[in-house]
Amino acid sequence: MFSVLNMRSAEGSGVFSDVTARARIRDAAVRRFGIDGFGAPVRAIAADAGVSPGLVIHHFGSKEALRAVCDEHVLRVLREAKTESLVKAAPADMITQLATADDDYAPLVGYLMQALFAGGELATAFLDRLIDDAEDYLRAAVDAGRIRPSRNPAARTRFLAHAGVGALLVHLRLHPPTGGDYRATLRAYLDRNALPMLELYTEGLFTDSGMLDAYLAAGPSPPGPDTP
Amino acid sequence: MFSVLNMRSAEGSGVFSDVTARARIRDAAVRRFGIDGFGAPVRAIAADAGVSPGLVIHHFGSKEALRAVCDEHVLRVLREAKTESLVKAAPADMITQLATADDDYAPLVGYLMQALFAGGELATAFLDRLIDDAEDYLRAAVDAGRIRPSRNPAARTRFLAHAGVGALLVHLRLHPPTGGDYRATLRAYLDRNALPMLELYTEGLFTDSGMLDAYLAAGPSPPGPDTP
DNA sequence: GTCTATATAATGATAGAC
DNA sequence: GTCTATCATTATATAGAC
Repeated sequence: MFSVLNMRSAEGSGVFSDVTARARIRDAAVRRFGIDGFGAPVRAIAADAGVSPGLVIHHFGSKEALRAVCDEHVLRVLREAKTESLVKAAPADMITQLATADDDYAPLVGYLMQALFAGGELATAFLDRLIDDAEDYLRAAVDAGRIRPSRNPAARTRFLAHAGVGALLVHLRLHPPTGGDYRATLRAYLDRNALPMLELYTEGLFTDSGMLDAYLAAGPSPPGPDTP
Repeated sequence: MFSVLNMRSAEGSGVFSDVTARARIRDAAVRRFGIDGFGAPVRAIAADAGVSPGLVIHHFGSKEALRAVCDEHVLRVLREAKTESLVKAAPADMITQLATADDDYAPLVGYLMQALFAGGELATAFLDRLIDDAEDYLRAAVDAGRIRPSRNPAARTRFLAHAGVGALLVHLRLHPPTGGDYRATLRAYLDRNALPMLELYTEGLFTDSGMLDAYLAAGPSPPGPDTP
């Protein structure tokens, strides 16, 4: 009876062709969570996947377990995805690459943004990975003389990543994408912020080093690792 | 029967001494929303205020209307609060001032953070106000020669505000305050980010202007107002 | 494996007594 | 103004038939 409905989720699968019901439910959950957030009811996910609500629980045990599977899946695909330059100007670059390069990745970007809004394991893991990669990139750029050295490279990398991701999150809250399509929103974000970002990274903000000197002279407690 | 319970919310009222039940419910809602987010049930707010769930609806009509009243109240108090320097190093400074200066403001900070996470009117209004104030501050600082001029001052102000607030939001997601006490969390945020922030603002990041020059030479579309 | 039907719990909101 | 009791809705999760 549902044979036709059962096939409709084959759309947009592309490289992720897994036609088992379990995989279809998981992909539907990633899409729905990415659009409506993690408050989305199981019923909506089941409807999107063309199955009954009961089957969702049958396969995953609970909604929370379903979310955990989605987290794991999105993180795995994100890790496999090749991104050319993580911190060319900001973390938004990586996310923009993912959202625009291939339509298959678009739902993942929505899911990632919701996870960053809501917190949880995926958000932490993604940021950790982003910062690790950025650390390597920045160290190499410093060695090559393209980027200035820092008195605390690890703290700088973390701050740049948090500020870059954070600015994007604020922009997304102010200009939410319609229907989960992040491409226009991400393009607007880059159009709007590329100039001030490049200005800040190239020229800084202050005309003199008074505030920095005063801070260094005061001998503040050195920033520790990520979990102080 | 509840006469004793009814008095317990008088704690921590300070300058906001309004002992009517309506005000007590509103203050309890601000606290509860600030700790648990806007998904907090009406029952929990009623319990905090020492009243019945029915009375909450009786006074405000609906949970949504209660939130609107809270938004309005928090925004009004925030506007009346005197903050010495909004963008000395970042918007976090203002929030830190509010959270540490007076315990009465602490619940408001929690509410503000939740609003920034969840979006809505208060988030927009707060950011608009923050950016307006920062615009004035930056213009004066540029005129005084303390801060470099920008090719697009409005876009720069907005980016700095979004990045500053955004970095704080990311930090809060990674290190959530326990029991709604933001003071330790905010202090940790400043301890950790003061140096990289000052370095970036003082020295920039790039050693040459190649990327900025290339961007300017390409003649990109000029950033428009806040709603493009 | 998959569905239908149902149990159970929580929530926002209402009605009427005091 | 305030409470108690209740309704209606919605949500997750279960039970058992096919």
